[in-house]
Amino acid sequence: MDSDRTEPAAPAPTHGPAPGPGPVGAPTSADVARLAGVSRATVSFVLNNTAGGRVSEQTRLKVRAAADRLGYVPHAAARSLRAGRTGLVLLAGSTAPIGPLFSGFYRDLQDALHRHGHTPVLLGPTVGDGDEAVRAWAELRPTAVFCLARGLTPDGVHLLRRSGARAVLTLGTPPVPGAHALLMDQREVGAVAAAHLLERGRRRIGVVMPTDPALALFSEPRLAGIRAAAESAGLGAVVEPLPLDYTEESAAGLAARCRELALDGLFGYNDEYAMLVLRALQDAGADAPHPVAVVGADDLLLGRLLRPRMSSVRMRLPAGEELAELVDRVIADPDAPPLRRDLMTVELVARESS
Amino acid sequence: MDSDRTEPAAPAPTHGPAPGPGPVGAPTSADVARLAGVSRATVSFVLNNTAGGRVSEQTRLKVRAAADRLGYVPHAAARSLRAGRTGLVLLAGSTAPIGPLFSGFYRDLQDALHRHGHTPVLLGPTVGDGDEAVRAWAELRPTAVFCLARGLTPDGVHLLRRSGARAVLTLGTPPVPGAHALLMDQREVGAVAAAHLLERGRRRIGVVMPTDPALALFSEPRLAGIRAAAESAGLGAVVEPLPLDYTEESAAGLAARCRELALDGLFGYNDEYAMLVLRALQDAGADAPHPVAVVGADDLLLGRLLRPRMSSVRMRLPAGEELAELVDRVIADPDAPPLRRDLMTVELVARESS
DNA sequence: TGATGCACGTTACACGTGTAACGGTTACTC
DNA sequence: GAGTAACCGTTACACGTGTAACGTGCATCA
Repeated sequence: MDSDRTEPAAPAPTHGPAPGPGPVGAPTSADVARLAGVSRATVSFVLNNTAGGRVSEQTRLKVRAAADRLGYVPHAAARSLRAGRTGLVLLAGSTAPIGPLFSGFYRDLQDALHRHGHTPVLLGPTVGDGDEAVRAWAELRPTAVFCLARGLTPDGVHLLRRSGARAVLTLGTPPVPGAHALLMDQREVGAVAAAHLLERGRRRIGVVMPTDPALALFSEPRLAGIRAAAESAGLGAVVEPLPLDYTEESAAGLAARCRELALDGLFGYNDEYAMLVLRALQDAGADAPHPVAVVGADDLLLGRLLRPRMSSVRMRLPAGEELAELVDRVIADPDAPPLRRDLMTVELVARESS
Repeated sequence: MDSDRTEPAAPAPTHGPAPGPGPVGAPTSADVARLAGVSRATVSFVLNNTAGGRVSEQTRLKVRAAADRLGYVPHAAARSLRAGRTGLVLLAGSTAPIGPLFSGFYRDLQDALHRHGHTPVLLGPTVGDGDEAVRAWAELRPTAVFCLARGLTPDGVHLLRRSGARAVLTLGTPPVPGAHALLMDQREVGAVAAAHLLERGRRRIGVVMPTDPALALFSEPRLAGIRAAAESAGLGAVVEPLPLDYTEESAAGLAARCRELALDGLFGYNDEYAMLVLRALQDAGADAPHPVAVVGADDLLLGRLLRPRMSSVRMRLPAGEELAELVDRVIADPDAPPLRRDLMTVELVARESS
């Protein structure tokens, strides 16, 4: 009688955390088995629909009834421990104040992953710098990890892989050795904006750079893209970075500096930032597209509310479904060489401000 | 020799999931113990700093070295299983397209929870309706759950409590029996806006109602607040709900309807929606504050960019730290009667549009 | 009649931890 | 020299699951 089948009135164990008097905790599959009058194995077979016809319809019903009656919910940790995998897909480090575009993308991605049988989970970068955070992720033994490329080192990738992650994917730049790269080349955004401004005959181009460090991830490559495009156009265009707080005062200062530098084109980083600057320009007696052509990004509806309407770089991201399928492929063949895919397509929507 | 101390060259087990050839998986504390030449218990004592001086400094170093060398990361599931608790705090059902105010609040809350030793995790409402989702949460055996009040039934609360959650807190209205209620009474927002418009002499008040169902959670109580305030003022004011898609065409329609109904006051739900409507009014030849006074909410910087500047209802939420402390108190005394606390304070910022 | 197969359950592990209880030395005390 | 305390480490569980291997009866077949 030394089986799994513990009696209700088992003697108080001397080891382990005090269980308290009676089964006050969550009911376990053993409780269900006891109530249904079968073994724990049978409970498992029934509730997981394993091994087709191994259990008669009659006992199936008994087990289901018992489980319902007790409000049984399986213990995810125990299950993962036994199974050797968790089904968790981490979306890590994603609480940056990113706009509606990316939060919609994340939402869509979560839905798709769930449809594919995974458990998507958002984990903030609340923990300390870099490797500290990666350790915390690895403890969860996720099946796959999506992570902003910033803050992931090759060592971090190795740690995650070694801890059982079958897929490590970085979002954005730069690609990290060992991880699959889902690029969103923000330089493209800058390049498209620059090409447009140059085509409009502008040669002295200001680039709004948010001072919020969380946005550097986006702003710096955009600036780089503008620089590269200006350079390769061979028209001798000048590119001038202009730091900006997200305040009206700061915008007024920037407008003044625009005049000082005699700029004739402006990339606003964002439609929101661009609107802020456009308003400041107008308050200072200037306007768009003359003397300064202004281009934003994200193509927000709000950008069309000011007059002139804001020209903008529109970004398109793939459907979450597509990425979920990609994750499944990678999971199926974890040791394939790292992919490198560009997620984003960009196009310029020209309106009145440029 | 039937101890825990398994030899490296153990015979292939016949049970359990195939471990594959050799230790390709994540290293376990047994691996560390073997490499350091001590027992697994000692490893645990060292890495968790348990039981002060039970281990000599010399072996501590050996163990740490071995753990580093192997890149050992503890297995969260196994740890939770043994400990009987997970440290997880779920922030559930929070991927609605809520604005910068609430996403900032969530971020702050996550940071604070992490400082208090919890593991905050965001879980989308990707799973099906209601109880399906709650079951998924319960499987994780979280220590505490924050959840939007919508979509949580008393049964859901019971299930979570029964599965080990020591604190279940709802955000917003309505309060759910059995759960602690962190109210954010959106009716207040409406009430403040209505009081302002009435004070400005407006008696025919339109209320913009977004058609996006995810926003009904906010828009409906705000409308109710306006209705109640108009009623109790006893001035015979009329309140008219006006559905609005987030498009320019829809806004133009709404502006026309404003004129038809001869409205003289408008609550825009949101600064964004209010801006959209204000622009449509202006395009239709009307303006604010005459003939229509317009009030938004959220007090976004963008609201100050249009002319006239937008009046707005500013909301203030408590610091995450404060809520983290509250959670700790609730966890310490899980069977205390449910709290009911109002998180939000609102005030009207009057500008030129009203 | 005995062998064979099928239908239905059960037993006996293993997953990776944490920790109470239990040794085995060594040094110190009476 | 025997008792004893302090120090340092190990053994032996238990947490809640999933599942391969192993019985049981009972009908079918040679």
